[in-house]
Amino acid sequence: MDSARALRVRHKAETRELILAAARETFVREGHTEFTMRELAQRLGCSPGAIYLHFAGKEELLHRLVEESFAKLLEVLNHAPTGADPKANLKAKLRAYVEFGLLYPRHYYFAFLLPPAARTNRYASTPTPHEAFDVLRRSVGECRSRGGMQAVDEETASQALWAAVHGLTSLLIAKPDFPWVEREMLIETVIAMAVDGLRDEPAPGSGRGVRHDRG
Amino acid sequence: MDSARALRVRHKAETRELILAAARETFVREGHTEFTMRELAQRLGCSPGAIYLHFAGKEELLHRLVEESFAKLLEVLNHAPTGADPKANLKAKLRAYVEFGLLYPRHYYFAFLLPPAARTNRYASTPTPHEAFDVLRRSVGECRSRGGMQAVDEETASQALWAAVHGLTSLLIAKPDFPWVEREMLIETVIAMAVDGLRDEPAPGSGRGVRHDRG
Amino acid sequence: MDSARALRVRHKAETRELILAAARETFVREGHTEFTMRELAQRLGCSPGAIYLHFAGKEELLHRLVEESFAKLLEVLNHAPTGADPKANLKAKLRAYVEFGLLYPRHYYFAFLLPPAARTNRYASTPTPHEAFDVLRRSVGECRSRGGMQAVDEETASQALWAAVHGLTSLLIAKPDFPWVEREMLIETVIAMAVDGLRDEPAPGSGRGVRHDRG
Amino acid sequence: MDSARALRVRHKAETRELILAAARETFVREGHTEFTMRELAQRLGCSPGAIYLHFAGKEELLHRLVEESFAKLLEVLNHAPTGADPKANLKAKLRAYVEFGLLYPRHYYFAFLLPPAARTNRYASTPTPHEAFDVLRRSVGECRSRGGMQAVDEETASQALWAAVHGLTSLLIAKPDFPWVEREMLIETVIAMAVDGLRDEPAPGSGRGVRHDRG
DNA sequence: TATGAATGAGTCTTCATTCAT
DNA sequence: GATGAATGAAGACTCATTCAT
Repeated sequence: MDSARALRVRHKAETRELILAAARETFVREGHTEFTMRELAQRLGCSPGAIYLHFAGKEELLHRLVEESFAKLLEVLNHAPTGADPKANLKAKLRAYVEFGLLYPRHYYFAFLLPPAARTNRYASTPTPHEAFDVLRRSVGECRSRGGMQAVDEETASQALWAAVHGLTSLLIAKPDFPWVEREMLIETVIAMAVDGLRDEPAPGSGRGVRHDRG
Repeated sequence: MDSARALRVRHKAETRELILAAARETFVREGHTEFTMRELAQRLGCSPGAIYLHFAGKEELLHRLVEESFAKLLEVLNHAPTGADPKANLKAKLRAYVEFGLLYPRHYYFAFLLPPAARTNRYASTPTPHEAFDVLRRSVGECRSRGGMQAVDEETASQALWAAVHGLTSLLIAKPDFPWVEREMLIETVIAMAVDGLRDEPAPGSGRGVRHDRG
Repeated sequence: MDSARALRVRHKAETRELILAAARETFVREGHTEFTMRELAQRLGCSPGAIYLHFAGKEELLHRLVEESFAKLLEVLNHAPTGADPKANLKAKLRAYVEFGLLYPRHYYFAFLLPPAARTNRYASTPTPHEAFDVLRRSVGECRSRGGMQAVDEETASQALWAAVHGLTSLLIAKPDFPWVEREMLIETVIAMAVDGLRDEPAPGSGRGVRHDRG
Repeated sequence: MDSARALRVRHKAETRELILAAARETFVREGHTEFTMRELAQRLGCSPGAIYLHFAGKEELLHRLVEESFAKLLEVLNHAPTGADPKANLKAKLRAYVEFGLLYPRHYYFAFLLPPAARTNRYASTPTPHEAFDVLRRSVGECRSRGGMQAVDEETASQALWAAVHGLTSLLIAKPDFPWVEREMLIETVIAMAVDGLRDEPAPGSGRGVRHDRG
């Protein structure tokens, strides 16, 4: 009885995974607007109703998908190559971030570009990018404690860096037709720009903190 | 007759503006999946058919929204304060860019966050950010010719700067609940980071252009 | 005052004619399903509402159109070439009937192919093909009184002839893609068949009136 | 399992038939302009969406209706009583044709009165009356080879006969209120007229093939 | 007499979801 | 657990008609 139940449970979990995998595929292929339960069922070779035995509805399904996206981003950031140089490590993480977005543009879109209201909020543990951001901040922290980059406080620096890589990633996703320069070079430039721009010595006459007079 | 007609024309133009404003609001609040003509009509207090007297359909409506956004951004960039120092001018433009996004988040959303598929492509003159970007590039060009910043070519530098300010703007819009540091400081930091990060002398040991080894 | 009123009336009548002409054109081009008041107004270069000053609505407009069709058919039948030979006269009328249908297929369709319920019946003097049929019957009457063709009574013969020409006309209209034989010859054959088939002497062994046994 | 599935299949087929029957009724009663899926659903006592479980859309529904009509006509023609006399056989087929139309006016309407534009053309195997016509032509062929009726070639004669019976059938259907003579006699007369009108010897002075002079 | 903006009811169709089997 | 027919509400859009001007 106990083992039977365990089996069931395992079976159920596997089915969930199967559905999620198909959903991810459909979602990534069709985008969030075109994602329909019917089509998902068809791809799975089951009836529409069957999905409801495993997920409360479309909303939960999508929620899990976003959750997964964040988890994957976190994983990618954590597995970025690490060495002795904290600045190099930070750059590796920033690059991993961009590459994640380019590899999974739909997930990225759903996670970072959708306005808050458009996403579901019926599910308690709304996934957030906090954990991924924390990885970034820790990396910034190491740079500051061991490698300069002390001109700006850790939190501000981290948010600025996030802005830079997010901007690059989202523009490349949202404006695929823009005449971008060679992609690798652009990524490299943005990351270098961001990290170097935060180093200790301000550029001569950079006027950091001195705001231009505006009307 | 002439004045009556002018009135009519004005009236019609005003109605168009009214509809566009409501559409922008509805759209940004609900996201483009949920944006419906019915709801828009309800918000406007008119019948669904009435909208079709002013716009060919949902598609044109959305198209005009994007168009307007780009036009407004261009205007804002062109009116950023200008002085003798090219670098200060560039920073002023970057700041104007961010402030535009924060002041008109709905316009900004339309212009830069909408995935390409969601925007129409039946309308000949698809609006693009090219003109706005050109303003930025010209400003970068002046910095390069008169004020250093020659390490990176003009086009690449401009795109990198765009990425930085866009990232900041879009994150502030899309993630209003994130615990951001003080907004003014963050903006200042990102702009300084971006412009300083592109100055001529690389940071000592910055390894610019040397890619970290990745698996 | 009197002349002014006459002018008005004349003006009004002319406008009616203008509208009817445009309606006929639109109707014939687009067919009854696609005929819209908006399009008609556009073709007339006036507002939709203007039409309602002259006709009660779409229904009346269409009604007048059908009326006109019947009138035209009647006219065509009455103007068919007439000579001394009553049988030749009859044939000329039958031919005129077919040619009318082929020249104005949409009118013919509306008049003879639409199921009764689909046509309006809100207008008292619903137009009918009676008058046109009467012309046919009179021609048959002359054949009978002066030229044989007495085997079948006048009414029955007339209805049978009508069936023949209507069948030909409507098939040519409704099945334009059918591999018809040369049109002129077919028309000639059908008319000859019909008129000859009604002459006095039955074909040898034709068994007229002897019904084949059916289950 | 097998039987259950067979039942299901049968159930589904039955539902399709139910829908088709209601559709035919609605369509013929309302005319194809007014035929709406909503009304059909209401008549069936189901939701509009339910119809789409059985038919791809309005277009397919209409297509199947026409298809059915042709199939039924073909069946009726093939089952007309056959004897030794080819002319009698031909007449039996002509009579079967008319009777089919009168028995199933809705089917007939679909098959022969619908203008081509109203019928779909998205469905590959557009149904045609060719097969039914072939049955007629074969019967004519037998008359010619074995029983006179050689004055007109087979194809032309067949088309002329078709015109006669179609004209009769469609008039009786489309103009039920016309003061027709006794129906049986009319049918008999038309068929006799048609077949006799095609016999070998032209009526004296019939002038077959000599066209009346027209302006 | 004419306009043209607006309406309201209607069109086909799709979809997430339910429920008897 | 799973099916698949069915629902009900909603989607974009159209059109005859009206009415203030």
